[in-house]
Amino acid sequence: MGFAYDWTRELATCDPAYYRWEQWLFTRLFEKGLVYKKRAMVNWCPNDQTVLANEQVIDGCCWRCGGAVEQRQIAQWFLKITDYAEELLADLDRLTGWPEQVVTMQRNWIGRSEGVEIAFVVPGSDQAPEQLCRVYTTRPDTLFGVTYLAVAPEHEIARQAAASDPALAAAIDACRPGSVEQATIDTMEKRGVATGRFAIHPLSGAQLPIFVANFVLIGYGEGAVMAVPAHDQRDYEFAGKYGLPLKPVIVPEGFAGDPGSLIEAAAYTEKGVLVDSGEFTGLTSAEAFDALAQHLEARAQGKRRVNFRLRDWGVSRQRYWGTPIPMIHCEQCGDLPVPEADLPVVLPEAVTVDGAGSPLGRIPEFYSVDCPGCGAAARRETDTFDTFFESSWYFARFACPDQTGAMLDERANYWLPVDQYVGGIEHAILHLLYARFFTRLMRDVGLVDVDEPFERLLTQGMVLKDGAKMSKSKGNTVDPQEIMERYGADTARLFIIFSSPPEQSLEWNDDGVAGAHRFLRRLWGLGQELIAAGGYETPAVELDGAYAELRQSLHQQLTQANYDFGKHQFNTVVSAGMKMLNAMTQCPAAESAADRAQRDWVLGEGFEMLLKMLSPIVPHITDLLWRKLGHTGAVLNEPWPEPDPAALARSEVEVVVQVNGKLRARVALPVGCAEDEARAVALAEQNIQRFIDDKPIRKLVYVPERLINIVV
RNA sequence: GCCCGGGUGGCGGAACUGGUAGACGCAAGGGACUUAAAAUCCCUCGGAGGCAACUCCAUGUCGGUUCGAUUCCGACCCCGGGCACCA
Repeated sequence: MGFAYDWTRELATCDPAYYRWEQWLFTRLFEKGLVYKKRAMVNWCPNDQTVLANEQVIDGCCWRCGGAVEQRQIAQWFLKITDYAEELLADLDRLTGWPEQVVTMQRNWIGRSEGVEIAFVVPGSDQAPEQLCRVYTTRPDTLFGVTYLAVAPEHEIARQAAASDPALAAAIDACRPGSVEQATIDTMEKRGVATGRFAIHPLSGAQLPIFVANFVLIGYGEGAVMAVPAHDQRDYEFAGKYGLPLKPVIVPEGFAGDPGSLIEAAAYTEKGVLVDSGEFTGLTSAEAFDALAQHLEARAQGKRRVNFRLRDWGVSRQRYWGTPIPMIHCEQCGDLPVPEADLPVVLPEAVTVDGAGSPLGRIPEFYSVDCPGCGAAARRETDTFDTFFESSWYFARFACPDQTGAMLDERANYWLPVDQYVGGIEHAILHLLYARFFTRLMRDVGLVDVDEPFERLLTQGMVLKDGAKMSKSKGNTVDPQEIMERYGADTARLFIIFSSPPEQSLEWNDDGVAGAHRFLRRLWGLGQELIAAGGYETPAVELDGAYAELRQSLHQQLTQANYDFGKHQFNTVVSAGMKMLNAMTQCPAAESAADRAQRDWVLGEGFEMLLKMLSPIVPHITDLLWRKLGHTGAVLNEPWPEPDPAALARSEVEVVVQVNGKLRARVALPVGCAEDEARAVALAEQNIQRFIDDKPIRKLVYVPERLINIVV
């Protein structure tokens, strides 16, 4: 295809020489306290005895055996990306070279919110001591509307309730969602079960029942929420289902009716003014936020808190193919990183893969190690890294792929940030966020000085095949090889570029290939003619009308093409090139020697402009024509063509005349024409008179060099 | 469900900051050249009416703002991407 890849920088992320540096970085992060282990949920197929990816769970069932998938909590390693949440969010404003939609998606993903953490006292029972149930809310103004609490099935209160009551335990168990996938949790039927325990409302002292609910996640926030069914739609539906009371406490400003009338069909989720809220009644939502926060803080019942939607990055995968996580577990010393001298931990390749769990856990030579702390027998971690690890820093490694003594060297600092990064829009959040995070981690261990990895970002739209994303994993890819073999690389490039702007998604269809090839044949044809003509010289006299016009249109098209290049709208660059070629091939043959000199010049100059303009798109044919025209260097090394202002100068422009906003005539006006004159010319048009008829002119809008709109 | 995009002729798409809707190309139809085919060139090509000049309708749907809306605002429908273990 004529790509200009620098193969001397080739690297393979499955090579221990590459992934050892991820292991090294991970151990550094462990020492810095940015790595921790906690229990987290995975999809577990009890039949296949294996962990499933979300993609492999279909309607709550295993894609391979079809059996029901369970949720299982296992210990996993996490990176504290939330420590960087504030910075990752704030620096989005500096990414001026990124598409706004990607910045917006990242901002929403990080999801900073300001709220209040509130502690509800849960009195002791026969089976459990008194304790606190903490919740986080962004709507403390609705606090008096709380009628129950909901906790995750794994919450301590749920566990205690389950321990004392087998029937309840089963009911709580049924509250575990069929998949850990967020979309499943959001769209599944909301279910819950009362734990039989109560919490005390911190201000009113009311007894609030505590439910276990399937939509509350233990891994997010406090694993518990306060429910305000009158003002939250999910709580509203849940309360309706389980016959829980609604207590409206917010009404619109100026509202004097019955608050209950606002919540007959749905929750009232707007902000407003507080009612039925004790001493806070009458405050606006904004005032109540501060007043309640202050009140709770003074009584040590709560505190203001900034919360992020972003969760820490779980990097453990219970898979064989991956970078071994460089940790060792010792009964005495706990979890210790593999000493730097022992890196890399190489993935053993002589293994039997039988589908039941990771083979690494069945290779004693792999997992049996001596504790690097006390020397006692210990066990090596058998999980591997999320493969996003590999893609989070490869761009930096390209700067110094031969560096064997360090993860990166000063060359990475020289090259970073990447000037122009190109990737699919499907990576808008995860890959790009992890790469931004990794760049900061590498910065904070002293490897680079930059904060951001990618200066400018171009997100390609997806190529669809039969309506779905074309991807290696789906196997619905097409290869341009066939087009290349039949028409050559330039045709393949031109066709793809011309199909649509790169940011747009595109249903693959190669119907236009012949047209792209036809254009190159015509370009070649004109080239041969000009080569035969043997060069050109700038004529001493001014250009005649037709030649001046042709030159003007060629320079106009170049202006447009340069503008479109700047917008990365390459398809219209090709259009402009086609228009230039069309204009040149329609130029009549010269009648006289004087004409001939003008013709040769306009075409010669225009053709060379066109070659330079198209050289990034169709490098082979343009370079060949360039050299055949007698030039010695490569066309790609030529300075970029700029339009000649003299060629663009116009004396007259076509202006559209509308009557009541509808196009009725076109007139030619001199550039810089005053409104009076434009008006006179417009009114002289027969069709304009016809539409004005005898109606009085109410208004006349004149946009110089564009249009005249006569309102009658 | 939530977040981000998109919807314009038979098709890919164009339309600058609210100012000529359909550029450029594909496909299709008609014609020229040719013994024939290929290649090339010319003409037509959103829908409807009209010998024609021209007129009416039309940018997913409905409504709004404006002299003027594909473009801005509101509601809705449909399609795609992401939703933390596909990467």
